[in-house]
Amino acid sequence: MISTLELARHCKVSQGTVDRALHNRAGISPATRERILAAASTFGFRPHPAAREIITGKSMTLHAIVPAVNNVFFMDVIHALSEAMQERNLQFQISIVRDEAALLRTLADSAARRHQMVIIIPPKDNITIPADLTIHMPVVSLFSPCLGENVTFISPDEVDTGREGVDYLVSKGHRKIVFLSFTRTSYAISARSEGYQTRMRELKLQPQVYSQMSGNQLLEVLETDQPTAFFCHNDWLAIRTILSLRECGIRVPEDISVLGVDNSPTLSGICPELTTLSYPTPAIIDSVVAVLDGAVPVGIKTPLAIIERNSVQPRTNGKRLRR
Amino acid sequence: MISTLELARHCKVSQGTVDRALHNRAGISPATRERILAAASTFGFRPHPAAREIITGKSMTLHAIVPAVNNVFFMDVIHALSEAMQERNLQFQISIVRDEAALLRTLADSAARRHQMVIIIPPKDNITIPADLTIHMPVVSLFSPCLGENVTFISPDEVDTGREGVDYLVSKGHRKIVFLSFTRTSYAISARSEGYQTRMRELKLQPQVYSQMSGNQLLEVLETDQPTAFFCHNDWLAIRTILSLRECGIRVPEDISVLGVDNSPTLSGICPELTTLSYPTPAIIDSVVAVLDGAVPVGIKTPLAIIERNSVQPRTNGKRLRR
DNA sequence: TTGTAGGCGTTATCAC
DNA sequence: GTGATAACGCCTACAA
Repeated sequence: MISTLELARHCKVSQGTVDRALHNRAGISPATRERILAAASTFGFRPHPAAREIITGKSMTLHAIVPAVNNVFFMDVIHALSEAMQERNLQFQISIVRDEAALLRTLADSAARRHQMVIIIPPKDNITIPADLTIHMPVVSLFSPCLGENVTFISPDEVDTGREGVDYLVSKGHRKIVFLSFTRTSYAISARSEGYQTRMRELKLQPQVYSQMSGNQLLEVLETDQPTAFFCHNDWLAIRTILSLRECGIRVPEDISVLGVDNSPTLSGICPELTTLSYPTPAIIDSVVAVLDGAVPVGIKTPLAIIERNSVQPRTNGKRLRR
Repeated sequence: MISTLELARHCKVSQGTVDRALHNRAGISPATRERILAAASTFGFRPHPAAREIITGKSMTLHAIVPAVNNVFFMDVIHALSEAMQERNLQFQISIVRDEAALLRTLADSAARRHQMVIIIPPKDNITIPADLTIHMPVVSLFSPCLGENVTFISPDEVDTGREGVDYLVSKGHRKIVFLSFTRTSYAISARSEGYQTRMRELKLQPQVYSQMSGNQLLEVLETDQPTAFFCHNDWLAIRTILSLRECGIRVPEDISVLGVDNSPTLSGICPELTTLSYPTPAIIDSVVAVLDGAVPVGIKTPLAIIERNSVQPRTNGKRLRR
């Protein structure tokens, strides 16, 4: 890889002139410019980004640090973010980091490289980011809250998400609604469940939450609780539930309705009939961009949109409506 | 972010001494070393990686360029690669690039940054990588072949994969086997289908390939071809098929067997009963490491392992065996 | 034990 | 128009 100095020597000009040619700045004759550009292209000259980064004191890359890339839903959001940032001529790069210690190390590397900003999906809730890493670089956390100066948590109000799912199912005539979730603890998991429970109680309905259920356990729940709808923490779990139920001969939506959350494109592709609450990815992106521009990010206030397909069916008094 | 020069001034020593302290090299008194290290940590000193990269002429990062991160299967492999490379103390970073032009631009950036190596999942088959990008940096392509000097395509023999699926299903007593695939064209898609067809013919069986089938179309196939097994191009399609069949009241595996390919952890989590051919991710990683070490990569010769769960059931003469 | 000088590849500013 | 010179942050070699 040839450098500007070598290029200058080869063209028998100074480095300054090479620079003028490469950035087609004023103060150079068309002839020499052409000559230098021709040489540059034959030698396959490419400026070394690291050198520019040292001089300008900033880099044009934006770093997303995630705990895993094989989580479909995280990746849908990251993918959308990448598109948005590339439109703004920023290099968007992703690193995978397993635990808190490695996260802080990677974050320090980003700070040293003067990355424009770091977007993290924390491996667990409420990690504290040391202030010295964020004085020159904003940090945004998605899905899990993070503590620290210049650190912004961007998320819809997940308690609302839980309430909204209940309201939607109730508007379709459901009264016996069971919430299916996961045992691991995180903001989204506990908040959605909490929203479901408080809204159910407000409506004088009996909340019932189960986590990590096997197919047989689901059958038992059908026996004991006689639900007409399963409200699932996310699309992945909803599809898993539909598969299990159908495996046992329970029909969805004829025998029971299933509602997911996220509207993940990948998963909707697998199960096109899934009704789901759509995660507000565009609003998330707008907030991230706001932080990048130094503006105060507006909270995600919009209620999640309901994507009605047909895994949820209307009922009256617990019986299925004819259509 | 403080520099070594500023650190030197603050400690009233020269840059050389700071360097000795930071790299705890010989030729410095313990007292000054301690003093400098203390100052470094209070100021939160971090060396600028770009400066080192300019001096040493190489970077410690390894770049994966992929067309999308919301493809579950690609990401399973990328995730495994990331783990393997981080164990070797390399920074593993991922970029998303939509088309051929952007791929070449990103590749050029990697070359300019002296990345250790680039792993690409090409957006389409047989892209030619210009030789000047790969003289100092090996490029590995996964899933889709790529042309060019110092470019290595690492993949199992996908024709064999197709043959193997047939042999497995035949060993379970299946004779009427329909292959389900996609309409888009790529090496893996056409090769697996080709392997299926040639092996079926060798066994004097009638091959039948369908692509991009809706639920209703699947029912028609059941009527006309009367298959006892669906061999699906990958796990995603297999799960989609199982969902569709069960939606129509067709039982899997009681009425028909379904075989996938990949053994993707994410998808197996959704459908734990899926029988599938396991993609040889460990062997892929070994080959990538071999290229990184400058060795000639060995081809992936091992046949794919069969992960037997129970979406495939044994038959005799097209009838289901009792167990 | 410590300081100085030079260089990596690029950019910016000053002269001529 | 063009060239020289210094600077960015770090590292190595040589001198004191």
